[in-house]
Amino acid sequence: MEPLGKQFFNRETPLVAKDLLGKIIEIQHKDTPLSGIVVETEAYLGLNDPGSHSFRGKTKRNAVMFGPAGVSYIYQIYGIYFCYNVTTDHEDIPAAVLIRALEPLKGIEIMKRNRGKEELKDLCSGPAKLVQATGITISMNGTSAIHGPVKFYTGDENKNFEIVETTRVGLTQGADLELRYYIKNNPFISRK
DNA sequence: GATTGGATCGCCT
DNA sequence: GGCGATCCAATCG
Repeated sequence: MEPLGKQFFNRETPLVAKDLLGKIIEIQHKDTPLSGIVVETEAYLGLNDPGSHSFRGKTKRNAVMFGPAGVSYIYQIYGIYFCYNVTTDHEDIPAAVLIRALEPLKGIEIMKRNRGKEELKDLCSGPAKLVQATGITISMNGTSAIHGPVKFYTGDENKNFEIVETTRVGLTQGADLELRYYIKNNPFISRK
Protein backbone atom coordinates (compact mmCIF):
# COMPACT_ATOMS: atom_id res chain seq x y z
CA MET A 1 0.00 0.00 0.00
CA GLU A 2 1.66 3.19 -1.25
CA PRO A 3 0.70 6.76 -0.33
CA LEU A 4 -0.68 8.82 -3.22
CA GLY A 5 1.54 11.81 -3.93
CA LYS A 6 1.21 15.16 -5.61
CA GLN A 7 1.65 13.68 -9.08
CA PHE A 8 -1.50 11.61 -8.59
CA PHE A 9 -3.68 14.65 -7.88
CA ASN A 10 -1.92 16.96 -10.31
CA ARG A 11 -3.79 15.62 -13.35
CA GLU A 12 -7.05 16.26 -15.15
CA THR A 13 -9.88 16.12 -12.61
CA PRO A 14 -12.14 13.47 -14.21
CA LEU A 15 -9.10 11.20 -14.45
CA VAL A 16 -8.29 11.70 -10.76
CA ALA A 17 -11.95 11.17 -9.77
CA LYS A 18 -12.08 7.87 -11.65
CA ASP A 19 -8.68 6.78 -10.41
CA LEU A 20 -9.60 7.42 -6.78
CA LEU A 21 -12.17 4.61 -6.90
CA GLY A 22 -10.78 1.59 -5.09
CA LYS A 23 -8.16 3.70 -3.30
CA ILE A 24 -7.94 3.98 0.50
CA ILE A 25 -8.71 7.18 2.39
CA GLU A 26 -7.29 7.44 5.89
CA ILE A 27 -8.30 10.02 8.50
CA GLN A 28 -6.24 10.59 11.61
CA HIS A 29 -8.84 10.62 14.39
CA LYS A 30 -6.99 11.60 17.57
CA ASP A 31 -4.56 8.66 17.91
CA THR A 32 -6.55 6.24 15.78
CA PRO A 33 -6.49 6.06 12.00
CA LEU A 34 -9.90 5.51 10.42
CA SER A 35 -10.05 4.26 6.85
CA GLY A 36 -12.30 3.21 4.01
CA ILE A 37 -12.30 2.33 0.33
CA VAL A 38 -13.39 5.16 -1.95
CA VAL A 39 -16.38 3.82 -3.89
CA GLU A 40 -18.00 7.01 -5.25
CA THR A 41 -16.63 10.39 -6.41
CA GLU A 42 -17.60 13.46 -8.41
CA ALA A 43 -15.37 15.78 -10.45
CA TYR A 44 -15.77 19.54 -10.13
CA LEU A 45 -13.86 21.34 -12.83
CA GLY A 46 -12.49 24.85 -13.05
CA LEU A 47 -13.88 28.04 -14.48
CA ASN A 48 -15.88 26.35 -17.25
CA ASP A 49 -17.99 24.13 -14.96
CA PRO A 50 -21.15 25.95 -13.78
CA GLY A 51 -21.65 23.30 -11.07
CA SER A 52 -18.32 24.05 -9.42
CA HIS A 53 -17.82 26.41 -6.50
CA SER A 54 -14.93 27.94 -8.43
CA PHE A 55 -17.11 28.89 -11.43
CA ARG A 56 -17.67 32.46 -10.25
CA GLY A 57 -14.10 33.07 -9.28
CA LYS A 58 -12.07 33.01 -6.11
CA THR A 59 -13.77 33.71 -2.77
CA LYS A 60 -12.90 33.17 0.86
CA ARG A 61 -14.77 29.86 0.93
CA ASN A 62 -13.38 28.29 -2.24
CA ALA A 63 -9.84 29.72 -2.05
CA VAL A 64 -8.37 26.25 -1.47
CA MET A 65 -9.56 25.15 -4.91
CA PHE A 66 -7.34 27.84 -6.43
CA GLY A 67 -4.22 26.44 -4.80
CA PRO A 68 -2.08 23.43 -5.67
CA ALA A 69 -3.36 19.87 -6.06
CA GLY A 70 -3.52 17.42 -3.18
CA VAL A 71 -5.10 19.72 -0.57
CA SER A 72 -8.27 19.04 1.44
CA TYR A 73 -11.19 21.34 0.60
CA ILE A 74 -14.03 21.15 3.13
CA TYR A 75 -17.18 23.29 3.13
CA GLN A 76 -20.49 23.49 4.92
CA ILE A 77 -23.70 22.71 3.02
CA TYR A 78 -27.35 23.37 3.90
CA GLY A 79 -26.29 25.00 7.12
CA ILE A 80 -25.73 21.72 8.93
CA TYR A 81 -23.56 19.34 6.93
CA PHE A 82 -20.00 19.27 5.63
CA CYS A 83 -18.52 17.77 2.47
CA TYR A 84 -14.94 16.66 1.80
CA ASN A 85 -13.01 17.28 -1.42
CA VAL A 86 -9.42 16.99 -2.52
CA THR A 87 -8.00 19.55 -4.96
CA THR A 88 -6.72 18.47 -8.34
CA ASP A 89 -5.04 19.66 -11.51
CA HIS A 90 -2.52 22.48 -11.93
CA GLU A 91 -2.35 25.41 -9.58
CA ASP A 92 -4.09 27.79 -12.00
CA ILE A 93 -7.03 25.41 -12.55
CA PRO A 94 -9.45 25.58 -9.56
CA ALA A 95 -10.79 22.01 -9.52
CA ALA A 96 -11.46 19.27 -6.99
CA VAL A 97 -12.92 15.81 -6.47
CA LEU A 98 -15.83 15.34 -4.05
CA ILE A 99 -15.61 12.10 -2.09
CA ARG A 100 -19.21 10.83 -1.97
CA ALA A 101 -19.06 7.39 -0.38
CA LEU A 102 -16.73 4.93 1.36
CA GLU A 103 -16.71 1.28 2.20
CA PRO A 104 -15.65 1.32 5.88
CA LEU A 105 -12.43 -0.53 6.75
CA LYS A 106 -10.70 0.58 9.96
CA GLY A 107 -12.23 2.24 12.99
CA ILE A 108 -15.74 0.98 12.35
CA GLU A 109 -16.69 1.17 16.04
CA ILE A 110 -15.74 4.86 16.14
CA MET A 111 -17.68 5.49 12.94
CA LYS A 112 -20.75 3.85 14.44
CA ARG A 113 -20.45 6.06 17.48
CA ASN A 114 -19.94 9.23 15.40
CA ARG A 115 -22.96 8.42 13.26
CA GLY A 116 -25.22 6.93 15.89
CA LYS A 117 -25.92 4.08 13.48
CA GLU A 118 -25.13 0.37 13.60
CA GLU A 119 -25.61 -0.64 9.97
CA LEU A 120 -22.33 -0.67 8.03
CA LYS A 121 -24.17 0.75 5.04
CA ASP A 122 -25.40 3.74 7.05
CA LEU A 123 -21.92 4.91 8.03
CA CYS A 124 -20.32 6.43 4.90
CA SER A 125 -22.91 6.18 2.08
CA GLY A 126 -23.05 9.91 1.33
CA PRO A 127 -20.69 12.91 1.36
CA ALA A 128 -21.95 14.39 4.63
CA LYS A 129 -22.25 10.97 6.25
CA LEU A 130 -18.63 10.02 5.65
CA VAL A 131 -17.44 13.35 7.00
CA GLN A 132 -19.45 12.76 10.18
CA ALA A 133 -18.36 9.13 10.49
CA THR A 134 -14.66 9.84 10.11
CA GLY A 135 -14.59 12.95 12.26
CA ILE A 136 -13.40 15.26 9.49
CA THR A 137 -13.92 18.87 10.56
CA ILE A 138 -13.85 22.25 8.86
CA SER A 139 -10.58 22.96 10.67
CA MET A 140 -8.91 20.51 8.29
CA ASN A 141 -9.78 22.73 5.33
CA GLY A 142 -6.58 23.68 3.53
CA THR A 143 -4.45 20.93 5.06
CA SER A 144 -2.39 18.63 2.88
CA ALA A 145 -4.02 15.46 1.54
CA ILE A 146 -0.53 14.04 1.10
CA HIS A 147 0.93 14.44 4.60
CA GLY A 148 -1.96 16.02 6.57
CA PRO A 149 -4.72 14.55 8.75
CA VAL A 150 -6.45 13.08 5.67
CA LYS A 151 -4.37 10.95 3.30
CA PHE A 152 -4.85 8.52 0.43
CA TYR A 153 -3.23 5.17 -0.33
CA THR A 154 -3.28 2.69 -3.15
CA GLY A 155 -5.74 -0.09 -2.46
CA ASP A 156 -5.70 -3.67 -3.63
CA GLU A 157 -4.27 -3.23 -7.15
CA ASN A 158 -5.50 -6.67 -8.20
CA LYS A 159 -9.07 -5.85 -7.42
CA ASN A 160 -11.19 -5.64 -10.57
CA PHE A 161 -14.34 -3.57 -10.82
CA GLU A 162 -16.46 -1.78 -13.39
CA ILE A 163 -16.87 2.00 -13.20
CA VAL A 164 -20.24 3.64 -13.82
CA GLU A 165 -20.15 7.20 -15.21
CA THR A 166 -23.26 9.28 -14.72
CA THR A 167 -24.56 12.76 -13.85
CA ARG A 168 -23.71 14.50 -10.57
CA VAL A 169 -26.12 14.53 -7.64
CA GLY A 170 -28.08 17.50 -6.32
CA LEU A 171 -27.04 20.17 -8.83
CA THR A 172 -29.13 22.72 -10.67
CA GLN A 173 -26.15 24.07 -12.62
CA GLY A 174 -24.13 21.78 -14.84
CA ALA A 175 -26.57 18.97 -14.09
CA ASP A 176 -26.13 17.40 -17.52
CA LEU A 177 -22.40 16.71 -17.21
CA GLU A 178 -21.48 13.09 -16.52
CA LEU A 179 -18.83 13.67 -13.90
CA ARG A 180 -19.99 11.24 -11.21
CA TYR A 181 -18.20 7.93 -10.90
CA TYR A 182 -18.90 4.89 -8.77
CA ILE A 183 -18.03 1.24 -8.49
CA LYS A 184 -20.70 -0.86 -10.14
CA ASN A 185 -22.75 -3.06 -7.79
CA ASN A 186 -20.95 -1.76 -4.72
CA PRO A 187 -23.41 -1.75 -1.79
CA PHE A 188 -21.84 1.30 -0.12
CA ILE A 189 -22.57 3.96 -2.76
CA SER A 190 -24.96 6.79 -1.85
CA ARG A 191 -27.56 5.98 -4.52
CA LYS A 192 -27.96 4.37 -7.93
C1' DG B 1 -27.55 45.57 4.92
C1' DA B 2 -30.87 42.20 3.10
C1' DT B 3 -32.04 38.34 0.44
C1' DT B 4 -31.52 33.91 -1.56
C1' DG B 5 -30.63 29.20 -2.11
C1' DG B 6 -27.54 25.20 -1.67
C1' DA B 7 -22.23 19.26 -4.27
C1' DT B 8 -27.58 16.65 2.14
C1' DC B 9 -29.86 13.79 5.41
C1' DG B 10 -33.43 11.65 7.88
C1' DC B 11 -38.04 11.08 8.79
C1' DC B 12 -42.57 10.94 7.11
C1' DT B 13 -46.06 8.90 4.06
C1' DG C 1 -41.05 9.90 -3.22
C1' DG C 2 -41.40 14.33 -0.71
C1' DC C 3 -40.20 17.79 2.52
C1' DG C 4 -38.32 20.36 6.49
C1' DA C 5 -34.18 21.53 9.09
C1' DT C 6 -30.98 25.41 9.43
C1' DC C 7 -27.17 28.88 8.44
C1' DC C 8 -23.55 30.69 5.92
C1' DA C 9 -21.67 32.48 1.77
C1' DA C 10 -22.50 34.81 -2.23
C1' DT C 11 -24.80 38.26 -4.59
C1' DC C 12 -27.15 42.47 -5.18
C1' DG C 13 -28.29 47.12 -3.98
